[in-house]
Amino acid sequence: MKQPGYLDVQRPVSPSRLKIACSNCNLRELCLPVGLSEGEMQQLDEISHLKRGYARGDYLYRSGDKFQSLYAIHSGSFKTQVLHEDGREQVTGFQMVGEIIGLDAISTEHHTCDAVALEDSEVCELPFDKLEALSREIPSLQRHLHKIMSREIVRDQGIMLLLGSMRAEERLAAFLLNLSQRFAARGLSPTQFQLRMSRREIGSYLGLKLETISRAFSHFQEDGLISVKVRSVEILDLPRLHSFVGK
Amino acid sequence: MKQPGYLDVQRPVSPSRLKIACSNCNLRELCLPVGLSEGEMQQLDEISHLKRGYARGDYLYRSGDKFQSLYAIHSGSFKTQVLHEDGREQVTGFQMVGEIIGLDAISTEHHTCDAVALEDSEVCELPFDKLEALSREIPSLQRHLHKIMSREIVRDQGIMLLLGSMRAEERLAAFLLNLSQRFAARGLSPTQFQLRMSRREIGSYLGLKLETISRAFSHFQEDGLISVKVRSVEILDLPRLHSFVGK
DNA sequence: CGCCGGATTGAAGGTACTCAATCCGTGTGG
DNA sequence: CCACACGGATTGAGTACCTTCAATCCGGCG
Repeated sequence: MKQPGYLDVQRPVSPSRLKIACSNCNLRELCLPVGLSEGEMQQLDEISHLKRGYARGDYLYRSGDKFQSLYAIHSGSFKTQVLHEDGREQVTGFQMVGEIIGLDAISTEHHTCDAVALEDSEVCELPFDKLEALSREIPSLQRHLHKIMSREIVRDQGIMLLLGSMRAEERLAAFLLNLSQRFAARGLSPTQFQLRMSRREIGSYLGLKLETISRAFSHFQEDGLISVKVRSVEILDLPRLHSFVGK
Repeated sequence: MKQPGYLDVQRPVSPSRLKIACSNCNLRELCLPVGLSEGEMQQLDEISHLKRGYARGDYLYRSGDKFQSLYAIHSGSFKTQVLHEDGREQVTGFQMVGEIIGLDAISTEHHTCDAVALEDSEVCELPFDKLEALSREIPSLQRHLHKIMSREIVRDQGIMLLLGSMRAEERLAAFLLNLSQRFAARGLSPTQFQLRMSRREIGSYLGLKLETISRAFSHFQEDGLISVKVRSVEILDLPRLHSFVGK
């Protein structure tokens, strides 16, 4: 049952991005790795399949689940979080359309974090053993997979830098700029967007409390850097927001 | 799934897993991936070679360098760090014998961090294109390589949890326990060891200032948890140190 | 309408930082 | 051989930033 607004919206996206192809997910442009032939795309499509119907709060997988597949986000968005036995939780990332999640589970063959939908979402499941087999046959796919994993490592390093050496408002500015870039890469506005996550979730991701996030938003607004009303954000002064990070 | 040690920054290295073989580096036992035949080991050895003579402070690679190879540490130890334009630096990891560094560079084909020797060290260079070619032929090597990359992602998630939600002394306790496990995995004492890094480097890694590290060491010593004299550490009460993390 | 969760704002408090003095071990030069 | 300098480490005092606790606001929904 095709819902309006999902599959028919083709979003122009920079073609060089590192995403696994998934044409039955209608994400060919987003996901197309450089240099894959039609036939090879076909093979990739054959091993993957779409899973629909995730609603806000639904788990795509949980920490401890047996690892079977990677997932390419086809629509919507997710957060990943690790839980500590004492109840503390740390959001480790927010993933949006075209991004791959589940890479953490390869090492132990069990997932090490939870993946939770932030809104109505669909994913494209990529069984990992089939993906490995295919990447042995297609070197460009192999390299592509390695790049995706490496890119995740680089991303994590960036978050470590943020958590380890930035003050609260710098962290939030860096976060907003990161969202801005990722929206822009999907052909959406880099300056006007809806946050899909709560203040608490942003705080967890940035190593801060929700009140601190709220205050920082208010302060940015007073300074004329952004306009924010609950979850809708407009960046008014992108250059100044940039210069604010690492000031 | 979640045993004590679950949230440690780096997981213990069980000797039979997750290391690329490197017999000309004398690391066969540590590095041997499960299920590689003698002949396959031979092939791996043929593509790799030893590089000697790194002294404390020497760079194995720098941020921006063209990516050619991964490196398995054969002797000694390294730190990896990312630098921010304003001069801030963040240590992203300390690597010891048998661990693989350079994975960050695959995504952009340029290194995104510096790798600096902490003491006299030797590495085994693994040209990445040859490693990829070999892993297409040897599925168990392919899986092994994927696990190494995934493990790095999991490690980074652990550091994010640490940086995002632990207080200073918890961070240091987690750090010491992590070192302890990794020394134990190498047949060294889990309770008595020499730190190879300065207070400042530990602080950078843990998102704290060097004075805070020093105070936390002193406090642990007053509490009878450890005995510390500059860089030589003895853990006196491992269980209590464990329970201290996530208290 | 009233409830609920999320968000905002205020005030007080605590943790880690900053600045600074001192100590200590190592290496160097008189 | 000792004096001295140097960098790393330790310790103290005052401060800044973020957290904690609390009250209030706001929008959605039964």
